[in-house]
Amino acid sequence: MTDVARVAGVSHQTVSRVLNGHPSVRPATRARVLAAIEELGYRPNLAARALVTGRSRTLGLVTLETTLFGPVTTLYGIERAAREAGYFVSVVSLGTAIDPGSLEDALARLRAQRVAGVILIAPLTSSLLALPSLPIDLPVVVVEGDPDGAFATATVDQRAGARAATEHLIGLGHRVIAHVAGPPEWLEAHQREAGWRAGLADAGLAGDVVLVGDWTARSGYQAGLALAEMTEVTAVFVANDHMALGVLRALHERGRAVPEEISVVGFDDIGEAEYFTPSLTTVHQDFDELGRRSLDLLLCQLDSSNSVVERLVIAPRLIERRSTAAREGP
Amino acid sequence: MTDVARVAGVSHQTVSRVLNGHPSVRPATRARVLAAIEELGYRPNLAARALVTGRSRTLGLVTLETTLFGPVTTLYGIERAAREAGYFVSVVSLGTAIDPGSLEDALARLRAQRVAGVILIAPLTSSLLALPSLPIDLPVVVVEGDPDGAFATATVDQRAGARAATEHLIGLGHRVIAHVAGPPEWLEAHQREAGWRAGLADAGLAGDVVLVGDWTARSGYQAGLALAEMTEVTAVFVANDHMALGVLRALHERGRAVPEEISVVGFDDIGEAEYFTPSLTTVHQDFDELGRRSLDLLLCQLDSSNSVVERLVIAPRLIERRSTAAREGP
DNA sequence: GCGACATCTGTTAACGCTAACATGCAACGG
DNA sequence: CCGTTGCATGTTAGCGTTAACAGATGTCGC
Repeated sequence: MTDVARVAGVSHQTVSRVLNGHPSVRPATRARVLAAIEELGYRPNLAARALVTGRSRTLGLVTLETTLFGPVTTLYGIERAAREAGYFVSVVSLGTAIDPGSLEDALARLRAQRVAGVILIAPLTSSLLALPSLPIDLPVVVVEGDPDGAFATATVDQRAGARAATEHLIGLGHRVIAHVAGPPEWLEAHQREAGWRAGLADAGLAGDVVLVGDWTARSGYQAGLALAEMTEVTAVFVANDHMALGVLRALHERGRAVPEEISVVGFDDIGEAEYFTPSLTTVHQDFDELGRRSLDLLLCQLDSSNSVVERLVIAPRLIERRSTAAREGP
Repeated sequence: MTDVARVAGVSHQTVSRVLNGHPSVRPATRARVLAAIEELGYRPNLAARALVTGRSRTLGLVTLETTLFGPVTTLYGIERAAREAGYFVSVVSLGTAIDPGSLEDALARLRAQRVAGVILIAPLTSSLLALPSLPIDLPVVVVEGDPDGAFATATVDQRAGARAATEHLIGLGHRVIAHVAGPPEWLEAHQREAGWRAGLADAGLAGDVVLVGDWTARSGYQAGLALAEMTEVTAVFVANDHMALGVLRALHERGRAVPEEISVVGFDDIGEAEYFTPSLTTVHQDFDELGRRSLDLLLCQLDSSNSVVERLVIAPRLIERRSTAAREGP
């Protein structure tokens, strides 16, 4: 920086002013400084800047170590938005579960880095236990978690999506609609089941048949084998597309035609859903927008330093494909 | 730090020595300092440390913005290994392509952060154009790219995997083995095709039938429709599992039985592969190990500051399932 | 018992940047 | 024509840490 100042014939402070877009620099001076920066290939030292300002323009992103469609897509959405806003993203992945200890470790790491704020992708019920240990002195946005907590949140309205799926099936004349739920440690699993129940309750139908999976196709397959035996069931709402794939496979193996005998609806709209056999009716979530909006929430907290807890909800939408049809028979 | 020093009744430099494990600190003094640190909840300021040492204990991770199985799994593997080694990971995602401009931007960002080194997940042929613009003053490890370049690399042996898949089909008696390739902009697509060709050439067979997809199930479906018409083809090696799913769907629709009429092999061993209809024979890659090993390579460069370009290759392995069978008929 | 040496601890000066204040100079009004 | 104002720029200090050197204390040999 001193070198740049010397080349431009100004003081280092003027260079700093140019770098930070300070208004009171004469255009001619600014141009000379910029030329010197260019000539010397100067890049400001962010560590020094962070030291003196106390801000790092880095934000922490804590996520589960999962390749599941949702969290990964959200991660990229956040990274892109952060980059466009001039922030760096420091990622810390937790293991396969969120416990207070590992979450605290992750936050300690990020706090040591003096991150401006933290975005937490916390889709597990265990996050409800872990969240109280979150520091209140650091701006935090929780994505896909914390339904009642004290933090700003951004979520997709899982309940509404599940309800839409269920109502779609009811509209097709189905009366016995089973559910293949996600693992109970995932909040989304609960919310989707709740949406399914709400949809059924509105139509005066019973929510008796619930099978529990673990998001994998394998578990869906096992649920599908059980469903194939339940002749009264004419429709299934499956809590994610991967499990729906397993359900389709099992029903196919057992000679139960989809959608003629049983309708199947998934959740997520992964890229492959359109190419399942048959192509899958499912609920689409815009994870990319979720990422962008949750960054906005964090930046809003940083800018205004207001402590208003904002809750941002994004609406999912039903995608109708070939795995659902009107109920046949009486 | 000054506060800690005061509480412990020592100078701030002694605190620094305790923090950095300097040997010449009396155990009693060390204990007092540690107690003071604990009491005050002191956390060292990494920005200040980075400023004075010139090292940030952060490493940059540049990756494509993709939810594809491989890159994401590699990312987590690297993050976990970095965390265990006491490093932070700053992620920069490129768009959907690697061009010299965006790569240079990403590196400029990371260099501004004074990262210790960069790991680049660069599985595109365009990375061959972009890589020469990489800085040589920064330790770099390239994952899944740069077959002939000047950088340390960690890769899965795609050719060997493809060859194993092809030889498996040849061993089952197949003589006309088609290939559904990945998009030409991906290095892995070329390597897998090369492995297929090499396997065929060794057996004196022709590699005539190549269809090109884009990794998606949709493109696999279209390739599958074309394959269904080619009655001479009795086996297909598909360059990834998602496309293989599309192929299976198309063959099923057109009434071509798998594996009775046509055998299908995929690549990647995604979690769902076992639950395709029929379950998919495929080539398993250990992306997690890939991540760990590539971090090791980077740390090795940092420690020894040797400029020996290491190339680390991980062997994939064939997983036999139900989508392949011995050729029927004459 | 006194200098030489090892061991532990303290002092000072950076690292590169920004904030706060100080200065110089032009424009302006009375 | 001079004090006041406002703009552009320079000067100084300090962010929290480590490196380099300086000092204090104890230990040992002769």
